[in-house]
Amino acid sequence: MEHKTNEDLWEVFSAYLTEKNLRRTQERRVILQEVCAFDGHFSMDMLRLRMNDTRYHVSRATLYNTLEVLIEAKILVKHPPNFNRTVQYELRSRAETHIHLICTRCDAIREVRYSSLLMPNLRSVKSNFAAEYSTIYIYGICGRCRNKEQRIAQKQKK
Amino acid sequence: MEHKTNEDLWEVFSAYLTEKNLRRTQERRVILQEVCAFDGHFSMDMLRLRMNDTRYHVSRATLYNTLEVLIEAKILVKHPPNFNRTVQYELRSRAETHIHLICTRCDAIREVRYSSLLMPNLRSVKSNFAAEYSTIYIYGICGRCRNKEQRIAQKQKK
DNA sequence: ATGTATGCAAACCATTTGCAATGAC
DNA sequence: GTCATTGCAAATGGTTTGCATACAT
Repeated sequence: MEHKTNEDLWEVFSAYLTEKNLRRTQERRVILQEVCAFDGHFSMDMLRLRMNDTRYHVSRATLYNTLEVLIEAKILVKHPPNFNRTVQYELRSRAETHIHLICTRCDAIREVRYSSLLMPNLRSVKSNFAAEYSTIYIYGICGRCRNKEQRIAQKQKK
Repeated sequence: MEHKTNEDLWEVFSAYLTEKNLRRTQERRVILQEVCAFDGHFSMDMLRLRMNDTRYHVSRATLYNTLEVLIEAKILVKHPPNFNRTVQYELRSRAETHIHLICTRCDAIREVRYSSLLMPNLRSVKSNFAAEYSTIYIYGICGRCRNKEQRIAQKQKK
């Protein structure tokens, strides 16, 4: 139950494709494989780079299209764009287990596991909303950027 | 303490501009006024429309520029882009009092006040992060879209 | 007088779209 | 053979940028 493997997910995806009368193409196979190789969030650019290392050439349009199908199949999740306007993707099985702390300065994403205390309260917040899928994002300034800014402020005082 | 008025905020903004050796232009005055007239979130497009109703013509570039200055002055807050890639703005004084429930289907934003129970737990989550500013977003599917989808699914079964 | 602000139009760039060619079934 | 899928190149659209002009100080 920990982590579904690449092969497990291909089986799930295959079943979905068959059910919907969609085709099991080589491209879809390879894309899922590379998606699974990420440990966490990834952007379209990161995926494109990784695809370049395989012997399969896959066009941009196909990448976008396939990720969309993976989302419909409930295998992937799409995070809202960051301030740089790029969308991040993540395996759904990972996404629901943590809160995202996103730095508005450097776009770094830190993940924090739900605290058991937080959970029940969120459940009440989410009544009549979502249920199918939701994730929590908290935007702010990470420790690193905060320190950097303080150092700069310090210098200016002198 | 409820809601700062337009005039209060112009005073704050003026002080900020003077401190930073920036200019108190007519455009900045009018933009702040129109920004204050929104009740909640607004997008650049909504602001552009509203500006059309005033007798001042203000260019796109100036709107973007001014909103950026208002953010630096800590009067405004910029929400991350939604799935349509448009950024939402909000008066900072409003933003920290609620959680945003954002529908990934229709982009509707529903606001929910922090529950007193949720707050202390969040404080611990946020340690070593932000503090200066943060807001909570929960993405999912709103009741309305959920119902619509269920109705469609129902029809297909028949 | 000085240099910040503005307006315009062009540039950016992640994502989407249209369409002819390909290939899974 | 049929129709979903792919690849390419062009389009989209919110936001940003460069630069000449205007104007607050």
